[in-house]
Amino acid sequence: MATADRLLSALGLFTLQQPEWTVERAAERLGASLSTTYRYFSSLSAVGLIESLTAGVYVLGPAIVEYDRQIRLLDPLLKVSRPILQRLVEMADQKGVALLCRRYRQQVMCVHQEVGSGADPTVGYERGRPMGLVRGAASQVILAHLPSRLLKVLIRDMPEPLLSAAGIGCNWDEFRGKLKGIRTAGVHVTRGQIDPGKVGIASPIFYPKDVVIGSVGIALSEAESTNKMLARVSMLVMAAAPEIEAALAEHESLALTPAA
Amino acid sequence: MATADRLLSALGLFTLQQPEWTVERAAERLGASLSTTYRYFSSLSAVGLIESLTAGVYVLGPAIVEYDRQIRLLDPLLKVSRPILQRLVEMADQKGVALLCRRYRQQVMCVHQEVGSGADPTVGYERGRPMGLVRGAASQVILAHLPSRLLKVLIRDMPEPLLSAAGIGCNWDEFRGKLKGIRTAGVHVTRGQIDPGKVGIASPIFYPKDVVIGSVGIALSEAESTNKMLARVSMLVMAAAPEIEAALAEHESLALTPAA
DNA sequence: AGACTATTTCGCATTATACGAGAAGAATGT
DNA sequence: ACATTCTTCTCGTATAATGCGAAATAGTCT
Repeated sequence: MATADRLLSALGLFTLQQPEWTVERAAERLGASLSTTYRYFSSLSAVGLIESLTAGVYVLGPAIVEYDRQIRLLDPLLKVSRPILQRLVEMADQKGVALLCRRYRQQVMCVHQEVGSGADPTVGYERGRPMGLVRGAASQVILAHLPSRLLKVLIRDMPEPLLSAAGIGCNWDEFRGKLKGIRTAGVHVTRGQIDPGKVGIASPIFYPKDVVIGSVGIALSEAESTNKMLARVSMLVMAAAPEIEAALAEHESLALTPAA
Repeated sequence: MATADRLLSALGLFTLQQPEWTVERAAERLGASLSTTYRYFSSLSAVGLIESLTAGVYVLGPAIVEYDRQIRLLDPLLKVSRPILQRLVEMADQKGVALLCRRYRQQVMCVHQEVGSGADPTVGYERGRPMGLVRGAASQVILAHLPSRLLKVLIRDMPEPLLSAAGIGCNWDEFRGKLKGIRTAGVHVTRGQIDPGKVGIASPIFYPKDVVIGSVGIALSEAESTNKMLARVSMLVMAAAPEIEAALAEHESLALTPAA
C-alpha cells in the first residue's frame, strides 16, 4: 500500500469504538514500526487532525471541528438545501424535523437537520451518524435507486434479521418489487422504523442526472399527524428533491469563479 | 517536504476563503504535477475527507461530519466538561451561553456550547470558529497564561489597531501588567469585546499541571445582569475550571483500558 | 531535589515507492 | 458520432519512507 494511504488509515483508526490510541497500540495495529507511527501521528497532529491531550494518548483534533463548521457554512449541497428544508418544516407547521441525508460508504448519513420550533429534536438520523441502507424512509428511498448490481451484493451480504425487519421483502423478487414501487412513487413513507411513534417521509436526490446521492425528508410524530397532513407533506417532500437538484445545477454553473 | 505532509497540506487548501478546488488549481498551488494531485485527491476522497460532487470540483467530505460527531460524543475534554458547563448555565438562571474554548494554532476556538433555555444562542465564539487571542474574555484569559517568550512574539507581530481595541495595553509594560492582573484574579470579565451588549466571563484550564489548553466561560446579556449576579457567576466560572482539570485527570487514569 | 522510566525525536543505510510526463481510457457535452 | 474535458495508468528514475538503535526530552516517584 502507498505511504499516503497508510498515513490516512492511521487517521481511520480513530472510531467510536476505539477513539483513543497510544502510539504503541497504533503501531501494532498498522503493522508499522514505532518510529513510523510517531511520524504519522506527528504529521497528523501538525495539521490538527489528531492531538494528544494526555501524553501518549491521541484523539481526534480540533481541525475536525473547524472543518465541520466550514461544511456547515459552505458545503454546496448543504448550502442550497438549507432554505428548502426550512420551508419544508414551515409548511409542516413546525411540527417535524427535516433531514438532508447522503450516501456514504454503503451507508446513509444525515448531514443537516432543520428542527421545527414545535418539534421533538431527537431523531434517529442524528447528524454525522452513519445508518444502514435498509431501515427508515431516508435510507430506503436511496436504496431503491441504487444500481441493481450493487443491490444484489448488498442483499446477499445483509444479515437476515435486518432485512426482514425493514419490511421490504425477504427474498430477491419481493425485494425487487417493493423497491420498484418506491421508485415509481417518487416519495416513500415509513412508520416507526427508526424511532417508535414517528413517521418518516423521504424523496431521492439525484446528481448528476440519475445517480442517487442522498435524500430529503422529514420525520413527524405519528400521533399528531393526520392522514391528510401526511399526504400533503409527502407532496412537499417530493417537490423538495428536484428543487435541490436544480439549485445544485445552478451552483455548478456559478462555480467557475476565479481563485484567490 | 515529506510526501505525507504534502498530502495533508492538500487538505489544508480547503478553507473558508476557498472551499472548492479543482485538481488543476490545486496542482498549481501545491507546486505538484497533475498526476500527483490526482493521487492526493483520490487518496483523500477514498477516506471521505474530501469529495467531488460536481465532476472536477472537490470540497470537504462527509468523513469530517462523522469525525465531528465522534468528537462531540467522545472527546475527553468535551465529555468531562459538558456536565460542568450545563451546571454553569443552570446556576446562571439559564440566561447565558456557557463556552468551552481551546487553544488552536495561536488562536482560540470554541469546541462546545451549552445554551441556556432563556438565552440568545448567537455568540461570537461560534463552535469551530477560530478567534484571535487578544479579544474577548475566553481568549484573553488564555493569552494571560501563555509563556512570556511566546507572548513577546505574538505582540510584536500583532497589528496595532487589534491590540489597542483589546484594551490590554498598547506597549509591552502596560501589557505585562494587565496580563498579570488577569492571572492573579483567576477569572476575567470583559464587556462587549465580541458581541455588543454582552459580558464575557472566563477562567483558564490547565493541563497538565500548568500549561493553558483552553478556557471555560459564559456569555451573558449585559442588560439583564446585575453586578451581584456577575460577581456570583464569576465565582462559578472560577470554580468550574479546576473541576474540569480534575475530571480530566480522572479520565486519564481510566484511559488504561484494554483495546478492542 | 535526583534517579528512574516512559515518551519522543534523531541519524543513517537500505529499500520501497512517490514522482512527473505522456499515453490511454472514461465520461461528458454538442 | 465527435470533440473536449476529466481521470487513471504505465514506467524509469530519483526521492523520501522505513526500521533500527541511540540520544534527548519529559514526566514520575521516592
